Amino acid sequence: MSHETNTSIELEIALLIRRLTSITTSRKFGTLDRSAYLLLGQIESHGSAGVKALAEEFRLDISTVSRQTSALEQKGYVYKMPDPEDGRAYFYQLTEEGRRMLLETRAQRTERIDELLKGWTEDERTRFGELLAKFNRTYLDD
Amino acid sequence: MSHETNTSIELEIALLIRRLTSITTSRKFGTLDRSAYLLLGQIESHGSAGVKALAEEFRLDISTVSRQTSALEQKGYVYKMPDPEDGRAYFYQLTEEGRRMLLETRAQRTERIDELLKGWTEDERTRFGELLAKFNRTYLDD
DNA sequence: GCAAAGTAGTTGTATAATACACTTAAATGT
DNA sequence: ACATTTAAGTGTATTATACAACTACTTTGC
Repeated sequence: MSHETNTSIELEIALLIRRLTSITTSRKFGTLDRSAYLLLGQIESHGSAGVKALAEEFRLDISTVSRQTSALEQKGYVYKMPDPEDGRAYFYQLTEEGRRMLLETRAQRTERIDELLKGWTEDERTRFGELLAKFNRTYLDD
Repeated sequence: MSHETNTSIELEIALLIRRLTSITTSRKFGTLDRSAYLLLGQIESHGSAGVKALAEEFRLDISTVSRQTSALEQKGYVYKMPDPEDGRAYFYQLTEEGRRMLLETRAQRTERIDELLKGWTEDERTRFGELLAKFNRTYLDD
């Protein structure tokens, strides 16, 4: 396999993360911050979950997710139900407000992508989406 | 243009930034941290530059870059030359050690990409590199 | 069936990356 | 020549994160 291709990908990835941080920090990129957006999206698509499952999904420390979910609960976007089978555990579920915020943010973020990619062909956008998805699901047991 | 495609790209980008943060934080991703790596790379490829130019390139606040370059200077990876035409300004240049670290980190990071993408076809990797480059250069005057 | 080990979650503390507001010194414009 | 602008640096705050210690519960091994 071509080493130059991978050197180029490596550089573009370093730039991408800088660029995405900059775009998403400017806070015009949706009402919810990134962690909140991902957590609510995960709960929406995979059903209610505890801190541990969420932390594993996003490869974050449990303590980090614990604080993030607390913040979401504080804001009324999720609520916490004790796990009937395990007295230590909880499930977080979306509130109506949480679902509303999720959809609103998703719409705002998609609109931003629309603007960014307006000069791209349909084929480029489709391919980009596919390759990003493939990359995100390419795991390495580290 | 397809809205679903963009919704999907939007989600994958949110996931990607989380995933990249996780990969690059584990610190097995090269000796230099991301900001140092990008700054040294920029100075290498575009020649010596001042804080302002670097901040613009990476869309960071000048204060942020000022601290980052100070840290690089501290570690002996760059040195600072006064701009002969402007008594307020400086140019940062790579030291030999800085260049060495840059190349070493680039090699380490590329190797990591090699591992991650080892199941991909040559065509997929080429296309991914191209689309990432295109995305990174797709600007929006925000 | 109980003690030891393990586990889910929380909280304390530390660090890194960032922005914004302010300061300083030099350059530029009128 | 004085006011305005600009390059860089510094003070301070915020956010996202990890690791370590702790609490309360569960599971396991004898």
